[in-house]
Amino acid sequence: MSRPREFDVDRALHQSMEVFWTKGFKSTSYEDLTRTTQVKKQSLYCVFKDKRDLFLKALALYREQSIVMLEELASREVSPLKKLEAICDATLYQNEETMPRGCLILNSALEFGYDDREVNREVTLMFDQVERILERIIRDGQEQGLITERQTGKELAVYLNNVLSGAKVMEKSGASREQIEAVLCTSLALMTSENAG
Amino acid sequence: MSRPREFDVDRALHQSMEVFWTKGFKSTSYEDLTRTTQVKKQSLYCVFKDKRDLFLKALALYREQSIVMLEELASREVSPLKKLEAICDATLYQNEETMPRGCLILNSALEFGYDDREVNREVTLMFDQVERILERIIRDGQEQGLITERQTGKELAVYLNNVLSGAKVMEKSGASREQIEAVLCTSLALMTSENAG
DNA sequence: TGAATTTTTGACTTCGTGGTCAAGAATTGA
DNA sequence: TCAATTCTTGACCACGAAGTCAAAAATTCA
Repeated sequence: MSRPREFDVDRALHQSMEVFWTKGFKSTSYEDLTRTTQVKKQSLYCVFKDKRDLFLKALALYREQSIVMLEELASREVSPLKKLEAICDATLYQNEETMPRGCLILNSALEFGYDDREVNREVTLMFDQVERILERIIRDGQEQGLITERQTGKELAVYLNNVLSGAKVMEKSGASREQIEAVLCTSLALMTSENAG
Repeated sequence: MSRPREFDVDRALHQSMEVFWTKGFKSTSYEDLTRTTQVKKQSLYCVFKDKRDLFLKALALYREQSIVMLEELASREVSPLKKLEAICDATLYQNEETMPRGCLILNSALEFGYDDREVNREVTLMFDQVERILERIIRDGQEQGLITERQTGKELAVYLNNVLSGAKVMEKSGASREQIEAVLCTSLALMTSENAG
């Protein structure tokens, strides 16, 4: 009955996410978006209400994608400690070839501040979901006597989540892989039983 | 020989710093600056080359001010652990009345990314200076047997610095005082000898 | 084939912002 | 008092970006 859409919405969304991730919301212009997606402005407007709408969808996509990756990563290892190491490694290995751009969620948290409800909703969701994943692994570790029981699993999960946030900030501000690795290594070491009894 | 300047440059710089801290560089317009400093645009241009120049000076001021405050705070306490607690507290107590705005240096680090040389210079300076302060205190703590010696003083300083970064991000993204306090508390506890032996 | 419908395209509008200009005001020293 | 100098003020300019409009193109169904 009508002309079919020529471009792949998911693909365009994904590409837009990459742009926002690299440049941030305010610094991304429609020209940036049309250049990388190869989709003209008005066509994007047909699907997404405006720039902000597109951004919020990109943010949600990023979060979902990240959570899936973390789950996947953790499921590959058996030992709780290895799982945590794998998660820490994941924070690092994107740094390699491209310009460091940290984490889209954290970048956005800082760009928008806490008073933007919709952005903050995504930020909070991300924090909570990561925390839950960490807590489960840490509890396993505690049961196996690998991780200190002086703090609760939840406390350690919140702690580790915070450490990871710091690492992502370090990454974006240009710290070397080695520096970040050292911090994560120390942070993990401090919570193991060997260290903390 | 000439008309004297009517406004106080230091005062205007300080006020500008507050604005940049609250709104970020890009989101701060000259209108914001003239409104809060009560100094007209052209008068600011007489003293500062452009908006960026003003910003960089504000950034340096913030860093110097922060370092002085940390030194001051640490010097008030005797016990190394109390010193560290005081520093952690300082990260929190600004949150109280105004809208949370994190740390100007970290906010800028994320806003500009690592490829802006001048901004990055300030960021790096801040990190290094804070780290040095922390390391000195931690070493004292280790000598007094209060802090674990399984990690070097430098490692723990880098670690704690990273934890503080995370806390400032949490603050800006709207975490409650209690949440942040809990994280800092856990992070400190993990490095004490009582915990880590 | 042609009407209906939706996408595509590029030009246009509007607005905010950084930065500039030139005229006017104030102060000092002769 | 007057010249020289520098600050102050508000108008002005150029530019980029978000968002809109209307014409053209493409597809489906009758």
